Amino acid sequence: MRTFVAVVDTGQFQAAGDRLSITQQGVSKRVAALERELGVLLLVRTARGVRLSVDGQAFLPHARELLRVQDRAAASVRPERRALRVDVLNRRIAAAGLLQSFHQQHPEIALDVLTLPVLADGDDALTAVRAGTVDLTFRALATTAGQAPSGLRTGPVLHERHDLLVGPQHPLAARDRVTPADLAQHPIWMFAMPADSEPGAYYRELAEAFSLTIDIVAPNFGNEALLDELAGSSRLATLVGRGSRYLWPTSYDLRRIPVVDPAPVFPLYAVHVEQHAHPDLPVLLDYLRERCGTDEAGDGLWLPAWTALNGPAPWRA
Amino acid sequence: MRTFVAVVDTGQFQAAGDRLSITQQGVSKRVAALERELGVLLLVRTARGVRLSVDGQAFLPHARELLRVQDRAAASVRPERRALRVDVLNRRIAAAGLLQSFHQQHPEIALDVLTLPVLADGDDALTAVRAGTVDLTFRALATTAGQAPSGLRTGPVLHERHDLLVGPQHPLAARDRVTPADLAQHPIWMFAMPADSEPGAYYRELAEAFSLTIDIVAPNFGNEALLDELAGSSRLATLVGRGSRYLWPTSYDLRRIPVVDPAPVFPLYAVHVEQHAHPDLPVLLDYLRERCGTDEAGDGLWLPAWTALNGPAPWRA
DNA sequence: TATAGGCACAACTGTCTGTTGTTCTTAGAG
DNA sequence: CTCTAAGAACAACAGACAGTTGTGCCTATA
Repeated sequence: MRTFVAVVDTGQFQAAGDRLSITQQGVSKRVAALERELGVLLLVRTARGVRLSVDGQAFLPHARELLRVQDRAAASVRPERRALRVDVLNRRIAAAGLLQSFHQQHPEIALDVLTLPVLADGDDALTAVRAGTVDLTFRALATTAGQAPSGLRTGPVLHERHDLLVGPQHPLAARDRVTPADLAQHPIWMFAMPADSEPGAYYRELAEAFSLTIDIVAPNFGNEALLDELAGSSRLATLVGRGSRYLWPTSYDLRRIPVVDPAPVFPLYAVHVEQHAHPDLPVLLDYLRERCGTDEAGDGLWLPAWTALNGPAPWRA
Repeated sequence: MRTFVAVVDTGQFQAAGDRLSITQQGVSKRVAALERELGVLLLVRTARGVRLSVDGQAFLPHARELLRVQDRAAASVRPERRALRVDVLNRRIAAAGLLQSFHQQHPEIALDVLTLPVLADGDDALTAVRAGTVDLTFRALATTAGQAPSGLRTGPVLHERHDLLVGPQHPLAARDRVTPADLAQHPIWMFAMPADSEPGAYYRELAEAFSLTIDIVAPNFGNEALLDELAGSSRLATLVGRGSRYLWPTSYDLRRIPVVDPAPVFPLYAVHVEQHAHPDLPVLLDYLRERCGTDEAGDGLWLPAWTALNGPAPWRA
């Protein structure tokens, strides 16, 4: 591909060979191999060089695009000058949506979105942030009770509210809102999560606070299977983040019902290094701070005891 | 790349090898080579298979994108099921803009836009259309006097009007419109074009009809150089299609002045095969017919004598 | 008609890729 | 705690492949 593009750019095999530091015959072989593989003639050989055939002209922009993608791919793992890397835990949650709108507002910033696995020890992503291989991650700061992990900086991003997700036959399906107390009589299905992970600790404490029955879905066949189960069940319900994005067929007729009085919120913090940060990180942090400011104060919210903050607080070390 | 993606998809080297019909050791070597080339660890080897490293997770979407682009590139030259290929003569002219809006309206149709060189014999693109390597091209139908070339089908697309392009010091710079008669006293610069090509015949006849002085710009340093010359000159002017797209620095202060009474129009026809056409071609033809219908009738227009049609006519064989 | 620019073919060589055979590590069972 | 089996890496080797040198052919231009 690169050879073909070089030939097109220079207009002749010899010059392309000089640019690529191979001989003219080598170029000839490479182009011939590409043409044989594709089964078409890409270049029309003339007495004074070479010009594109019809197929070559159609192929050329695709070849250039391929080289661009290849360069971007290589750049994505080069330590210096790689794209900004952000861990969103899970592409369905609100943080992913936040990052998506950030990308729309700043399309010029190259962004790689990761979902690092939640391991039992919980600090896998934090280790990556410390090591400098990830620039920012989102945490609930359970284990550190609102304090920044050592060597890292943190700031509140949002208080994620919850919806109850139920099928049309569920007893609460017609409600326009429910309270945590209402949920005490209905089993809540959730996927298994490590007990000492932040979400694990959060939902365990939520269940204790309101005497909820949380059933672990096993085996875990994925979200699609869970949604399918919910659609046909008159008993099953699950909790989802308000900002999370789930899609289901319209025939499922699932309902999202806000949970209020109090509204359990999942506190999401951005965690990142302070020194030697990625040059684009400050832009993202500014964006998050701005969005964070619009989050209302903590009236009628429920947060677990280990959360140090009961409302948005200033960013701090 | 393909091997790396296969490993990620299957979760283990052996299964990836089976899918690619090579041994587990071969997969191991390929991935190791990729990692060595990139200088990072992409996959974390575990006792029960393999999982993505942080770098691997950032790299994966780029790798998938690369494979997609590669498949598209290969598909662009596969005779069956390739993208719709349209020759627009020149990316600056109105036909290119027309095709761009077609693409915006039908983003689902894969489109390859070509600019086949205008050769002296003039029918190079027509040959490609007959051969089936190009699906549609735009012509003025000079040589055939409005008749469809044998075996091909044709229809009017638009009557392209002209603007006079001049710098701020040109005598006509302040006019809001000019007539062809006005131009008789001012030299018109144009690039050399083959005398028996359709644009060549068109502008020769236009010059004769209104006693214009057409100077050939030589040597041809490209459009940028021409625009630069125009900007500083009090004598030079050129004719450009109304729908053509030229960009210049604001400091040039060039003006586009409509040419009217009569308005010389360049008649553009779509030429394509009738039988065994590309499945997407009818969609493009429908789009062109629709746009064509909005073109006003031929009052105050000038067309060369060899143009059989003096206004839009129905599409015909 | 002579010349020179430019590409393809042929023969050869060194590297590289993929294979077989084997070892090392580790999760899970007994 | 030990055994077993799954799964990846290492080593040695054979075949393929890419790139080099040398040469011939074609054609635009003088």
